Amino acid sequence: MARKAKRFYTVWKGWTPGVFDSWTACEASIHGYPGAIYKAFPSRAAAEAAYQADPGDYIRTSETSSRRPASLPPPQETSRPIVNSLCVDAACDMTARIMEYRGVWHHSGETAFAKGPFPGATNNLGEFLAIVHGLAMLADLGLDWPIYSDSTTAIGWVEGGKANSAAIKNGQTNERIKNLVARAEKWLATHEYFNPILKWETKLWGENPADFGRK
RNA sequence: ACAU
DNA sequence: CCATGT
Ligand SMILES: [Mn+2]
Ligand SMILES: [Mn+2]
Repeated sequence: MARKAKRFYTVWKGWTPGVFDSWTACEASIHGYPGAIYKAFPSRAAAEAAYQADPGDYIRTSETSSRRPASLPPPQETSRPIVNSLCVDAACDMTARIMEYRGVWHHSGETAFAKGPFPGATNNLGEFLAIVHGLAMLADLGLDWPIYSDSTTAIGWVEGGKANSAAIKNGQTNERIKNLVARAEKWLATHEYFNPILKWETKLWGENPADFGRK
């Protein structure tokens, strides 16, 4: 059998646009990016030439395929999680308001960090602190790997640089938690990061490796 | 409704 | 069933 031909990948729109020499590298560049535009080519030269040109010259259009309204994002490639990633999760007993959080390396299953228990917190504050802790750890290690969280709330808070917690507004927390959240927000305000923050697709993949298994 |  | 959030 002829070995599978090597292909090169042009990413016009993604986390890190450019030409990649493997599907693994291409996937890391576009996985989870809304509206990513990319295509495979049989040679590096063809891929480089395409990168300099208009993706519209290469991507299928209504002439060759059915047309989806441009207002709708295309379906995301979420068939499986990226292996080189850091998964984070939090657990919170919302009757006692005791929270903890941790990070687990998806490639090895090893614990990257584990913090808590912290009284006076919420699930969402834990999910938020977990992501920011993970970003800081990846920055420290010089890794641009993606972070997975199952919390759309916390992902939104991190992307906005602020934990919009009702519990904090209503004074249902304590100084330690407020300090941790303030420190996390300050880290976000003072650091640039390139790690994609991706949704762990629990419905498709099962529980996040960092999950506490208490539900 | 969706995600925890 | 309870709670945290968009
Ligand atoms: Mn979670
Ligand atoms: Mn969990």
